[in-house]
Parts: sequence; C-alpha cells; structure tokens
Amino acid sequence: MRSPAELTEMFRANGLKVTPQRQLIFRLMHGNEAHPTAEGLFQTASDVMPGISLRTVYQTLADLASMGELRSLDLGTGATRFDPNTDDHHHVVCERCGVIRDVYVSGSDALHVEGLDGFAVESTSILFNGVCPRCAVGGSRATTNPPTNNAQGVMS
Amino acid sequence: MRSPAELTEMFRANGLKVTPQRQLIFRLMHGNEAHPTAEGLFQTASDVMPGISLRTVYQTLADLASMGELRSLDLGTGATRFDPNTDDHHHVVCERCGVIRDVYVSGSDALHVEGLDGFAVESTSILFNGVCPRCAVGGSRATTNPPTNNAQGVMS
DNA sequence: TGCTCGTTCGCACGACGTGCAGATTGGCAG
DNA sequence: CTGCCAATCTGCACGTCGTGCGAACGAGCA
Repeated sequence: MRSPAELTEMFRANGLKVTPQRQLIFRLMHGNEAHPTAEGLFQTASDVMPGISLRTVYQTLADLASMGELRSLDLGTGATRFDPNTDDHHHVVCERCGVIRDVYVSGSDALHVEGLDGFAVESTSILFNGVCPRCAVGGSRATTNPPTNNAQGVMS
Repeated sequence: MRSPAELTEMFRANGLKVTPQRQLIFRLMHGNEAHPTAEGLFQTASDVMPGISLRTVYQTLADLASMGELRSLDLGTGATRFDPNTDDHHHVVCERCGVIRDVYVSGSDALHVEGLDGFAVESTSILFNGVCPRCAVGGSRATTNPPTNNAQGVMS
C-alpha cells in the first residue's frame, strides 16, 4: 500500500474525495502488519476519531482493496482481514492466539499438482497453521494466550 | 469417510444413537465429491426426508467432522463446505461457477518458506483459484455458469 | 414393554457484512 | 471568499451463516 500522501493524491486524481476518515484509515493501515479486521480497525480508529462509523471503515477498506492498495484475506478466522502488503506472499496463523504473519514462499511453481483436469489456475494461496513462539513457551495444555482481535501494530 | 454401515456400527459402539436423519446424511455424504454446504445438503436431504431440520444437518456434520470422518473446509466461498475425502489433499475452486475439485499436491515439503521465525507449522492448506473447463469454453465475458449451491454428486 | 438419555426441531440470537436514505462536507467554479 | 453539487458519512435495517437453548421425541437397552 502506498503512503497516505500518495493515496491522497491518487484519490483526488480519480475524483474521489479525501475525508478525515479516509486519511485516518490510510494512516492506520500504512505499514500495519497486524492484519486487522474491519472491526478491529474501527476500534483503533474510534480512539482517535470518536464517532467514526464502522460502515465507513468497511467502505474505505473495500475501496482500497478494489484499487489494489491492500488485499482482503479470508484466513478462516471468522472475519475478513486486511493486509497493506501487496507483495506476492502467504500467511501463517497461530492456532492458539490467532496472530498472523506474512511469509514468503519460493518454489511453489515447482509443485506437482494432480487432479486439476482442465482447470486454468489463476492464483494460489498457501495458508500455514501452527503455533507462534510466544504461545509455544506457555506450554501446550490449555488456552494460553487468548485470541486477539486487536488492530495493534500501527506503524505511522 | 467410512461407509454408512461402518459409521452405524461406530456410532453405536460409542454410545451414539443411529437415527434415520443421521443415516440419511451418512448416505448423502458417502462418496460425495461435490463439497456441499450444510444448506445444500439440507435441500437434498429434504427431498428424501421432508421435515428434517437444518439444525440437525449442521449437528450431524459437526459430529462427523469432530470424529474425523469428514473435513470441514473454509474456501472463502461464504459457507463452510464438507468433504468426506479425508486424504491429505487440497482444493481448486472455479471463480466463475464455484465448483470445487480435490487436487493432490506433491512436493509441498520442499517449499522454501521465509518469515516463519519461530512458528511451528502443523498444517498447510493450498487453495487454487481458477476457471474450470466448463466455464472456460463459455467465453470469458459475463457471468457464464452461475455459481451452484447444489449438493449434487451423491454417489450411494 | 418401559424407561432414559441422546436427538431432533424450531426459534432466538450473535457475528459479519451490505443496502439504503437522509444529513453532511470536500473540492471546484465563480 | 462563497455557493453548489456530487461524493461521502452515518445509523439502521436486513441478509447470510452458524450456534445456544429447551421442549418434545425416539433409539436402544433392561
């Protein structure tokens, strides 16, 4: 995803308006590696701008996604997650706490796939499930670190 | 997934009752390669057994899944899908009509993954997106074969 | 045949998103 | 600087998917 300043120009160039709400979301998502949900981002945004509507957060995220500025992910965690990293990459999810990390996979073109009979593959998503280092040290018995829904990791 | 007869024995051996509803779902899922949703299976089941409850379909599918007799899949198509094929395999989804096919991938252990830093990976899902042969011939302009929600493909 | 506890059913509810309509406001023309 | 108009924001209703709950039912054993 581009910088808030670049997005501002780009929006205006396309006849879209740059509202304070949009600028806030630009800032909250830029460099955000937390893979927040719309709801999580809404919580964070509400701290800065009380009164902002969840509907607006959904709307702006959808706009950014359709412009290719961020990717929306369905990682099977319930809600859609948004990722400003538009590089070709994949994800690993901690099955204990739900934390998500970007991973880069090489050699996937060399996979031998059987049963495609005629399908023209256009994209491949690889999802790793496992236990993050933080949860691993806590032992493996019970619920250790409860799943987080936060939108932490705001960088800028 | 085992045969309806085997499942019947297994359920009884575990103190679970074998009801007509469950037997029907055993039969509808056995060898079913359509990756139906609960709703789709409910439609099919209703034709045979009017009055069966959607709640019961959900319940029985969840039971079978927790017994390891079938896998529940979130392929990003909206609703959870159920697959009696418990072999280690992956899926390809047609982005036009939504049809799903099992695929077998070899060589995935040889993937070079960067960025895992400390995650202990327990499972890997690979999801291919593309266009099925049936939709490919119809041209690529508009909606060709509308997505299907059926539970066809009942084998036994 | 009767009993008992697992099942079934149907409805309410919760999570996640989207459609809609009225109020608001960004951004440009004058 | 002022005013206009379309784009946007907000809040609510609605739609989908799935689960919790409690009363009625029935599978399976004594």
